[in-house]
Amino acid sequence: MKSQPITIKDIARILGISPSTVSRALKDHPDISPKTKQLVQTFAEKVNYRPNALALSLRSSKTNTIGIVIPEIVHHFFSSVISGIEDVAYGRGYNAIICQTNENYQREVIDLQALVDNRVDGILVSMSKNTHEFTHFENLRENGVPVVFFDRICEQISSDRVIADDFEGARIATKHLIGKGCKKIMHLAAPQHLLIGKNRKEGFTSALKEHKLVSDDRYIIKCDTREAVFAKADDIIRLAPEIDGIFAVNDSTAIAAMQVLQRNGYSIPKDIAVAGFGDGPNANIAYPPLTTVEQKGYDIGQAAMRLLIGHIEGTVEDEEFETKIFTPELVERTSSQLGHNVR
Amino acid sequence: MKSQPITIKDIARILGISPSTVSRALKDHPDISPKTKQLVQTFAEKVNYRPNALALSLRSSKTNTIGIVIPEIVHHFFSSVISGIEDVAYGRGYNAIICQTNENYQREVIDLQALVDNRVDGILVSMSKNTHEFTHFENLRENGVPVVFFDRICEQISSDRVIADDFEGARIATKHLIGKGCKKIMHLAAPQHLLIGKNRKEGFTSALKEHKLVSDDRYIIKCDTREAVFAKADDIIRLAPEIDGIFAVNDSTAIAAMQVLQRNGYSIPKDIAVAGFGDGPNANIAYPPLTTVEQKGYDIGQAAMRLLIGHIEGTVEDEEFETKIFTPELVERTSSQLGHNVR
DNA sequence: AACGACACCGCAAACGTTTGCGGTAATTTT
DNA sequence: AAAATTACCGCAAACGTTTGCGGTGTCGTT
Repeated sequence: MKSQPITIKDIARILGISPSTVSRALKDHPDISPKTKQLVQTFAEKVNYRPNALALSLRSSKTNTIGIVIPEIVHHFFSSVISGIEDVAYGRGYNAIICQTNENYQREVIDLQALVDNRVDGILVSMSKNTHEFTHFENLRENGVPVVFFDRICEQISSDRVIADDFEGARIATKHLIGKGCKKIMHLAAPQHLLIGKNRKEGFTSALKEHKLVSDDRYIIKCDTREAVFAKADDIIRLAPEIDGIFAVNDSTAIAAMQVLQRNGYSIPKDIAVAGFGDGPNANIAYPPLTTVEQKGYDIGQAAMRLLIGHIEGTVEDEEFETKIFTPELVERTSSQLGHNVR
Repeated sequence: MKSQPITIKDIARILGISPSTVSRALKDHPDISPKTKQLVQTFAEKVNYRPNALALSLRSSKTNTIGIVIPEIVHHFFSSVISGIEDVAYGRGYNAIICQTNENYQREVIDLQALVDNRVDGILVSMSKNTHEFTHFENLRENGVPVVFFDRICEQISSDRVIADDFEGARIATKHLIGKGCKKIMHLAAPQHLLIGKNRKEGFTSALKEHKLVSDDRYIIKCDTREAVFAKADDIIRLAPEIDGIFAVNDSTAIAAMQVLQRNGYSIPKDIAVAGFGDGPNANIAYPPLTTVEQKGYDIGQAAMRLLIGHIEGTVEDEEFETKIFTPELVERTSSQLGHNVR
């Protein structure tokens, strides 16, 4: 059954008319007589004619396809973003080509080139951690391809951007802990050369200052993975008697910290309240359920795609760039109810 | 800077030669003189010429693009599969267009049509739950598009298939519990009209029979989400004194069960050993870390893509289909060490 | 009877490539 | 010196569409 799909030429040949007439008949062009239209349309229907998107794209230089370049797909945040992009794209008639760089600069360069070669109408990109050269991004502009950066933006390239407000998210979470009565809060921080590490820590300290609480450097511990928590467990336990709250840079770190504390006789949230920063669906699984700020990956994806469409379809000035900031939302659960017992 | 990318025609015009010569010079055709080759190649290099993939595809009817149709992207298993597909695809020079059906039959139909319209070289699909009509799959065969089903396969369509062996996975997990000394094991089961529910339950009972253990229907409880566990908490607690093990149809159910038991004074795994079935990275987060069987999404994706390439590149007979079965692997952690204390 | 108006349709070029074939000039062979 | 070979290059068609323009035929109008 391996037959080539039927073309306008085929229809023209079979019906004994010209391809131009078929083409026009199919789109109700006034130059075509009602009979011919009827003939062509019913026949096309019968043989299930579908226009060749490649030919259309080549002629119109419009592919109705966009490219997504992303460090990792297996990551709750990024897959949420993709999902948001996909849904908007689908609604507007766009397809999405997805490229995963695996945090590899070389692959990022090659992926972008492939997308340009395929004449995508626009590109959404979240930079690899190992990208420190930006000419491949500049080339996009020279090729006239609209780009929107999200999450891992490129500060050296002026373009549309959609980001999560890590500073504000951390600030909100910390203020929440303070509101629950915490006076001495520990922060489990990510490396400060990473933007999220820096911004979330600054959001934390900002909230402390705002409430005139001392920010003790001893309370800031560098650990941002489950394993790191176990490695620094002694440090945490040593300080545990002094503190009444923990704000962790991500959920798995927060959860690990809760477990370390629980194994050492502390009760969460009775003795120590805990809040995390959303990196997935773990928060609900934890015991007790973890209060955390949720980064709205789906919304970010939707917003990025909408901005991109704005540029593609020319409803936005070319050199007029926008930065959309999404403030994470606090999801209050049990882990932060200082003083409360959990059954 | 919105300039169209340079074409072979442009080069020909600028250099005062014909497009054919440029084309041949670029691919070292013997008919072209060394000087002209040199001229063309260095010039093409200078202006950063890149062939238009659309034009190439149209002419060769080969797009080097494959389509992926998937129910949900935000799901650890599926995003792992995509990642596996992506990595193989990248290595073989293919791009991937991803379509998310959101378990919607209509969208599945439309997505498939769009992929065919774009002349993808092949399609990887995992069916929506709400698909009970299969003509859209049959149409693919008529259009000569190779298809490989993975995970949610379509039994009515003969094709390549890549699946996880749910029966065997459940059997392995149950046998593991039995090996740890469990005699009376509870099963938290998914609805039996779903394949995974049916297969995993049967794997469970098969292991019991093999070891001549009674399979008590009272021990099979229908609940497959965290919420369902809490809803049926009373039933579980009532039976808890009798049992010494639990095999849950997925990890979040297993974890919820552990928490319910712990809150009622039971110690895991001292009193009751627990095993789950892998649906994500939750198992490590749990307390105690959960013994579970891991479905190898990444491997499944790789295998599916390799099978598809086999058909696309014609190294496999057209009507010769293969079914690849991936047996999940037990990952032994603390939750199943019956009788042991956790610190 | 001649003219304009209108309805309907096809030619050909274009999008960017590749490639069979033919053509010209230079070189080698007799 | 004529013929045969070789080296090199361009024409044109093709992939499947769309679209400006021109062409034919049938009217109706003076």
